[in-house]
Amino acid sequence: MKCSFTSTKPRGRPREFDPDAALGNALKVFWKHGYEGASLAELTEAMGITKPSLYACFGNKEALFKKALDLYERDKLAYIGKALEAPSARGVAERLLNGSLETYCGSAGAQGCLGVISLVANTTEAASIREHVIARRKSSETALIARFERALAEGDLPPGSRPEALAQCLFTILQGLAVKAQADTTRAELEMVIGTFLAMWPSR
Amino acid sequence: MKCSFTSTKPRGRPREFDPDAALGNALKVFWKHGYEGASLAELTEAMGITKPSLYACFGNKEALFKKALDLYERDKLAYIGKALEAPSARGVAERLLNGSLETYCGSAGAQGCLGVISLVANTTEAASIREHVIARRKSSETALIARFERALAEGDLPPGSRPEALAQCLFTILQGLAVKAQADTTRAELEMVIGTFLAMWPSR
DNA sequence: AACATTTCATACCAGGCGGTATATAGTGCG
DNA sequence: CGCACTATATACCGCCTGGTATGAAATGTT
Repeated sequence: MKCSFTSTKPRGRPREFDPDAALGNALKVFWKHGYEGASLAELTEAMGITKPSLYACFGNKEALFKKALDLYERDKLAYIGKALEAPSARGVAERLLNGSLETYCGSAGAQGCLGVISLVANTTEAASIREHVIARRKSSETALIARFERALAEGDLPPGSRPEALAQCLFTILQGLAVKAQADTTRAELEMVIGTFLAMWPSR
Repeated sequence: MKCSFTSTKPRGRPREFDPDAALGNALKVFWKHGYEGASLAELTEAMGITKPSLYACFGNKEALFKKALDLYERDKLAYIGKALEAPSARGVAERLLNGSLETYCGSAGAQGCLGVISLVANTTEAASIREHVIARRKSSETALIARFERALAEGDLPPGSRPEALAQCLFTILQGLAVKAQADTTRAELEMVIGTFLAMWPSR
């Protein structure tokens, strides 16, 4: 995050591309192919820059991926934060499920969840990326657990409910939806799963 | 499938390894790293043979993978067929969930579901493998739907239940469990998810 | 023993990978 | 202008990938 008021004018040749736009295009490629599946050749082509420009601006492939992951979570996963603000536990679940549907079935050809893709695909190397993704997801889980604990305290969930169990179960469905979105599944089928799950969801 | 009674004695030098055992070891590697993530070097080392032996016996990497996938489904996914024989719809769900737990948390370090790994990881190439995996999964889904349709007709599910919706929802949880098993999740956490989901499951 | 046949082990191949050296072109400053 | 500085484009690097050519070793047949 550049502090614009401290940065003086650059002295050298100005770069000819927009790093934010380039990062957005890199995100699309990672989203489609995963970390290891995305080659430098495809990345640079999609970003419209050459390899030296990429390395000068973003460091290396791993650093680029982490920045793309940050962008992904800031833009595409914003619905998670919004969902937690729903007034009821059921509303949280609804927003979470429907929000994931929008994200996983993006208008672009890209489908599925970048986090899941990166988690499952990168068994070989890039342990640091695995840990990165796992840590991010874990923080979301704890936030959801806390939200459900509040709901239980407020009488918004049936007495005796286990917030942790409900949160984990909900996240499991979300991850399953991500896998299904990656396969041939249609949006209508995902909506059916969401509806079925919400019908099972405990009501106050 | 060799027809032993038509095969005469081999004329050349006998092979020094057991193809079945080698295939089993190849399966472990694919299970850990996915199709693209498993390199010939690691495969041959685990199988205890050299590359020319691998190609002479199994064809190429893709053919080897498909044979490993067959073995996987025959051995590791046998619980799916068994689950469908359960007397009640709830029993089917229980066996399916607990069976997946056993498979995904195998005693060996390998975890997760080979199908899910191959489906999610292979976005780049190997479209034929994607289709292979998707087709296999689809056949399991239709079998489960049929089983739940029978359950509905037998009054084993609440009237008005939608067999297809229940089956899809159950499979979504199964796939979510596979993802969770791939991450850092402990077996106890997976058991908690299963218990929570079964508590939500419609009872007659 | 000589042969045909099959497997084995070593070395090798072209191609793609992530990453970089180098030289040129474009900018603000003095 | 010349200078310091940074981005650009091209070409290149070592390494690993999936896949193979080749010759030796081990069998059954004649």
